[in-house]
Amino acid sequence: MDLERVQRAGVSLFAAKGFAATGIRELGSEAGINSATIYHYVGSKEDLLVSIMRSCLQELFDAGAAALRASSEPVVQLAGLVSSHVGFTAVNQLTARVAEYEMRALSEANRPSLQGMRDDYEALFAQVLERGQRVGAFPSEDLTMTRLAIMEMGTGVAHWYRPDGRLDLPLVQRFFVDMACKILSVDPAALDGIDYVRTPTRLDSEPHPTSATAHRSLA
Amino acid sequence: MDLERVQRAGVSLFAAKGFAATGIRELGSEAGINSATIYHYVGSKEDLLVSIMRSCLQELFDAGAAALRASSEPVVQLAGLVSSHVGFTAVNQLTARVAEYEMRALSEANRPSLQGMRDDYEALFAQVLERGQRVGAFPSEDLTMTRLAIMEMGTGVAHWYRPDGRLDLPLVQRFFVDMACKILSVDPAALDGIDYVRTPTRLDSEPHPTSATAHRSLA
Amino acid sequence: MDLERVQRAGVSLFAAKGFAATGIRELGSEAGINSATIYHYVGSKEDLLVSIMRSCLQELFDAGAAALRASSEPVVQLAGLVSSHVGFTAVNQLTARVAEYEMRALSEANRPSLQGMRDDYEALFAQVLERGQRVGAFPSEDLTMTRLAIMEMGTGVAHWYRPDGRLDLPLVQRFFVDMACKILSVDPAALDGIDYVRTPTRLDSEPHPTSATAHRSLA
Amino acid sequence: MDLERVQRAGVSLFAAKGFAATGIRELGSEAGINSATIYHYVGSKEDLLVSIMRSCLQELFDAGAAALRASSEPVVQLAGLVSSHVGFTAVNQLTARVAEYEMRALSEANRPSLQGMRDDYEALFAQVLERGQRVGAFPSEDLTMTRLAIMEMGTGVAHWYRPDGRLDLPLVQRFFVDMACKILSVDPAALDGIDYVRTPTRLDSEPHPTSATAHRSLA
DNA sequence: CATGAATGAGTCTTCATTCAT
DNA sequence: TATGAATGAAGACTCATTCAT
Repeated sequence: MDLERVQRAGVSLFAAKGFAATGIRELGSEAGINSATIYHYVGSKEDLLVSIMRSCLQELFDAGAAALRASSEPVVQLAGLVSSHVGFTAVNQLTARVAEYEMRALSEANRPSLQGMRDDYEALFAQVLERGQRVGAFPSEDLTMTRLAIMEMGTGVAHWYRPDGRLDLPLVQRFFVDMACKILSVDPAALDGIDYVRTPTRLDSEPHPTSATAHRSLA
Repeated sequence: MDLERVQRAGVSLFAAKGFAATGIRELGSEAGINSATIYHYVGSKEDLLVSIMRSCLQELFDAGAAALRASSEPVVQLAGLVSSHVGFTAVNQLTARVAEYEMRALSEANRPSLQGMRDDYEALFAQVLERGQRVGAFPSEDLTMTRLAIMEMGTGVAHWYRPDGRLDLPLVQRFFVDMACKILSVDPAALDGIDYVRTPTRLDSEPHPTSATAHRSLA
Repeated sequence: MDLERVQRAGVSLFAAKGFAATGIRELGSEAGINSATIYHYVGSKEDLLVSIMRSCLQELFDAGAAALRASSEPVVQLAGLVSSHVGFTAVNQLTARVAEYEMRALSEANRPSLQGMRDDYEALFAQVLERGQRVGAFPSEDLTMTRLAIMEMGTGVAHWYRPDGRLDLPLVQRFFVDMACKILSVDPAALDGIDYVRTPTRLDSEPHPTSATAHRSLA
Repeated sequence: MDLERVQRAGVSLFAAKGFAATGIRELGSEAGINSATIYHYVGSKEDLLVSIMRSCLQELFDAGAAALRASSEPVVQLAGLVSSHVGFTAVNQLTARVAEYEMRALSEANRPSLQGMRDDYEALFAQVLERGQRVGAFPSEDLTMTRLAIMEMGTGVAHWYRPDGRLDLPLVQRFFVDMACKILSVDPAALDGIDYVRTPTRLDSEPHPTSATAHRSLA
């Protein structure tokens, strides 16, 4: 479909310049069509953003929920969740960044719905940690701060990961799971022999990495 | 001075809606002056952003550099740096958020200078970690990813810390230093008895927390 | 033919919202066809208006001229003309309204021709009155103002007449002829026994009164 | 004030081309200011129309109500009302035309209020006629049709009256009162010696007759 | 110091129209 | 005959900025 072309153009530009700073004409020329034609595929500039964010948050949630279903062991669940989070963020980094940054660009008509999806996703982390704490799996003192730290460092992957870089994705995923365990004072050995690494889905809205987008250096 | 009123208005609105989505008239009414009067204090909307970001990044760097000078022990230096980073981010959360998010809003004329300041600041972390690794203080495998994770989770404090909340700041700072140590596989006991906690400076540009700004819940 | 479907859609919408405020897509959906298909029946939006107005003004003139031919007596001629005018306006009220209001919407290429048709029609009234005055049939002082008043009040029928209302058409026609006589200080008894009432033709462009169109109340 | 300049430009163009066909740029150049400056005086194009229509309908109603208060005699009241209507319409012909034609251009948010004002005004005519009929002053058979005819022919004055023409205004007013009496089968002699002619107020929104506007010929 | 008025360039969006299918 | 896709021009309106007062 051609809606995807428009979505990819949107993600490219929204990620690079922000939603508000991106003009409809720019979207058109990035997508290779006249700016008026965009309105054949999308009701408005905000609708485009909504469609991008919605599919992103939906897939993020679905992948996270699937990770939770893969085991009943809190540590394994957490590993799957972090692995999924990091993997998704790395593979769909621009889309993920848009979904993270542009919540504020939404009108009151759309924000509650999408913020709700984001909240639901974050709740997955809270649920795993709470249950794990109840059963004594996570000895960490302040689970809230820990949770926020784990999520934030995973989300940060969108800022520096490069698909064509020196780090292959499963390695990064395992590294972040390892860090999460350390933060939680869980012995990473608990995961030995368990294949918790989740292979992320690539969203249709994620631009092909042809276009040179600015990254923070990884030197 | 009254430039500060304008800066605070700028930080308030840029943090809430983004630079591009904030109008000069909004800035005026947030600052309580006519929009034209803004041009008595500031050359342009972008100049306002530059002045906000510059003083923020300057103070961030100075505080970080001071933390490094406070000890020659890598672990203590890192603790001071993380403590400073977290403290600064918590106390100047809106300004810090603006400095983080709005780099992309700068024109080519201003971005290199400010991006350079940001790079210099991040280099402080890299320097400490590299020196620590040379002397065997940090056994972590991938120091680059570790560094990015530590910074990112500290920066994330801007998203949820509430000055009036249940967590007092030194406690948060110590918690993040502790997490950083764990990630680096450093025994936190190495810091026992050492007062590495840095008290952050509050920027003039940071709005007083009267105005209700949206935060992610910390429940 | 299907051109009529398009014309009726045009009259409906032009009468309700005005030519300039009516879009091609609206015309399409009112006519039940794709907007592009309209261009199979009509060269342009203005062409559609022209075709509507032309047939309306043509029929209006023809009916008026026929009324004049029906008698050589000025009073009877006038009665026929007024009767025809009122009848036509009542039966084709939307089309008549469009022809009246939208002359100004025409481009310079089309307006002279249609304005000429309108002028020719109005000239019928002037001719009857002038001849009647010459032969002493109309004692009115200012024949110009009288003529304009008679035409205007007849045209006004388009604003309130309802085909399904309490007033049947011949009654309305006779009432307006009677008022015209009074204005001209002609004794209505002069028409006793004369069947001057003209049965109007319904134009193909006049929409069926299914669609609820706003009228001024007749309470 | 300068809002009046904008209003006059609006009336000029709305009367000539219609509200929907008039662009904001045209309004600006007609008013002699940049199109953006219009928004200093007016919230939107529709707001301009509303302000024009509101003051027009208000003055129309006030003048009509004043005419009713000038006598308790139905025939004299009607004469005053018709005289006021015709006078107002002649002196403010463009504004009156806009108020008549452009009711349909209003959004649902504004139409009810202004349509209500129009209805209130028209009710003045109905009230006079009803009371006159109750006391036996008006022998006409169908008072509703008569009322509509009288109003319509008076409103029509906007289409042809020229302030600089051969007909001076009081003469026109008296002529229309005379016609109204005839339609109602009232002996005009009943008004002998009574000065019922109302001098109309010129609205601020009515353009000065400098600009050549198209009129129907009065030949 | 402060501001109301002003503006040219820009915004998103809709327009009437064309054309390949 | 019919239409979905496409587009350049135009729509109303907002923008950051200037300047006389």
